[in-house]
Amino acid sequence: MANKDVTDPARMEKIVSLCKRRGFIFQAGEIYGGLNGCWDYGPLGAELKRNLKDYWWRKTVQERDDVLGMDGAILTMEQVLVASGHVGGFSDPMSDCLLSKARLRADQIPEQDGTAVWFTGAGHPASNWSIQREFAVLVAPGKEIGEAHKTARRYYSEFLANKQISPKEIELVEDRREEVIGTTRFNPDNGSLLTEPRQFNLMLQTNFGATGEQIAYLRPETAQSIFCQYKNVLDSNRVKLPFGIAQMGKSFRNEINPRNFTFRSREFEQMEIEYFCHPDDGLRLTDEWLEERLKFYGEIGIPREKLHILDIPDGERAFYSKKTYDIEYEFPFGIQELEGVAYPTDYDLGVHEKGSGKSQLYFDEETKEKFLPHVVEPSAGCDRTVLALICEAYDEETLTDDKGKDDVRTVLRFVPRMAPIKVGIFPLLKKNEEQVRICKEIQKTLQPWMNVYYDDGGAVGRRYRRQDEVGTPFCITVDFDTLGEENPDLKDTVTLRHRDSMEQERLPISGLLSWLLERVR
RNA sequence: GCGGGCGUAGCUCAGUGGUAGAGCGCCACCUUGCCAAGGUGGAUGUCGUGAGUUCGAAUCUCAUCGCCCGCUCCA
Repeated sequence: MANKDVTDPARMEKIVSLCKRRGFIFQAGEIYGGLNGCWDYGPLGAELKRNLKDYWWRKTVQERDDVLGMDGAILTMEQVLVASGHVGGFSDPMSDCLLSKARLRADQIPEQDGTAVWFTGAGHPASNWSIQREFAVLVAPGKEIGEAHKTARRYYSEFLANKQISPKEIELVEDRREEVIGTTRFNPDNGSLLTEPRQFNLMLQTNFGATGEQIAYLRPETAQSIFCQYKNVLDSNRVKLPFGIAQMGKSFRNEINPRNFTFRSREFEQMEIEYFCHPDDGLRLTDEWLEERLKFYGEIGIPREKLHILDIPDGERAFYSKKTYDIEYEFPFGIQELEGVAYPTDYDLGVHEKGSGKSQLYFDEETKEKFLPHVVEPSAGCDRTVLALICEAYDEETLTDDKGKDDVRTVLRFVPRMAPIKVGIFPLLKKNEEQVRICKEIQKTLQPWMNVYYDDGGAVGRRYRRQDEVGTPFCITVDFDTLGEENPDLKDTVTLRHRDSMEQERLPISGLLSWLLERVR
């Protein structure tokens, strides 16, 4: 997949700024310096995210007969995650080579014998620069000790690289020799000392019980509670295969390296479906779900041509998955995954059947067949999709006024159904009591149906631009015509201004609600 | 986790050892008959945090936290 990854860091910076300035997304714990990999949604961000989640739930659960919702616990039993393979699945001890920075599996390093030569530091003979860090090199039996000095010079020279000193000029302060047998603390490739092994476990753990002796994990994905409750859902809801269980909610991963704004966070929200089916239908349904999901992205304003579908080839998929599509979006920081549509067959039900000792078989009344259902898993990242919505919506437009002066208009072009605020309501003149009164009336009428925003600050043009910047698709202005001052025919009509075209039209107040509802749902 | 860059007002940034600033934004009032007009007044910072050096630190040193870029990782 030749990723013609085009990145635009300047654009991304502007988006991050706008998110903070207008209250979409803040860094968690910012006043204390910030918590790495965690983000808070401000008022507008919360509305946007809610719109996305509500639409996903509506389309996935409420408007389908074959998908049911659930909402599982975040705290997860250890046994569940042992069975699923998450415990132990990624907790390998890793060591880094101090010289080459290579990362090695500590438990796969072959045993070595030889002489370990320890150095306590290095300096430059003609200056007072010195480095006190400890370093060591393993010299195999029968080899020259001088090799160790060469390697150590290379190691210390890196610290002095910015001082323009060549490795030869470095004087090792002190060395100490130690005979070792069966050590695994050195890189077999170059003899360099390795860092102490560190566990890399991607799950967050917590303790509870009176003395905190009991272990639980914050779930690393929402899927496991669906698998564990699949039988209960089946037994309590009179459903037949194929059917799905959908869940939205928080998941947690101890990401080594959170990056790219909210894209890779330690705490994030998922929107997952497990679609249970007969083994014969799995591959076909995987393709059908892919299409279904692509349609969804179109409906929330992410155009098909900005999405890339990766058909993950054999050997690169998780071992239990028979088919995996990644749906990727062109973020300003590169083409990155929004959603995976996978076909993990009966892997999860199988491991939980084994782990719990409880049968997970399905009995088909019609065919009299008993089998372990397969599952198709469309798993979307909610926060990633919110970020994609913002990135996709962000636009800067150069306008030229009557005097020929250029002006940049910043607009978030959300599709109306995703927009945090659906309509702004302004009196043309805030000192006109009648206009203000009518505005408040309109606000009251619309508020039970959608998020509206009343504004009377500054000139009306400024209010339009303020709403452009947060993506409000429509603005209503109550003016002198509304009062019927010039032309009685225009009494009780308002100006409706469109965000994208900046065009205006006149609508009767009585028709506003239905006109808007048609466009914002 | 490694390497590099950066952290000063809500935002963008200037300020390199001697009284913390600008533009934009924000708030109030005036003005304003439809696209960031104008006027007047105003608020906002332990200069990311903590130590150290110094008579004196936004500025120098160290540590730490966070952000960005490149690696690495992403079961």
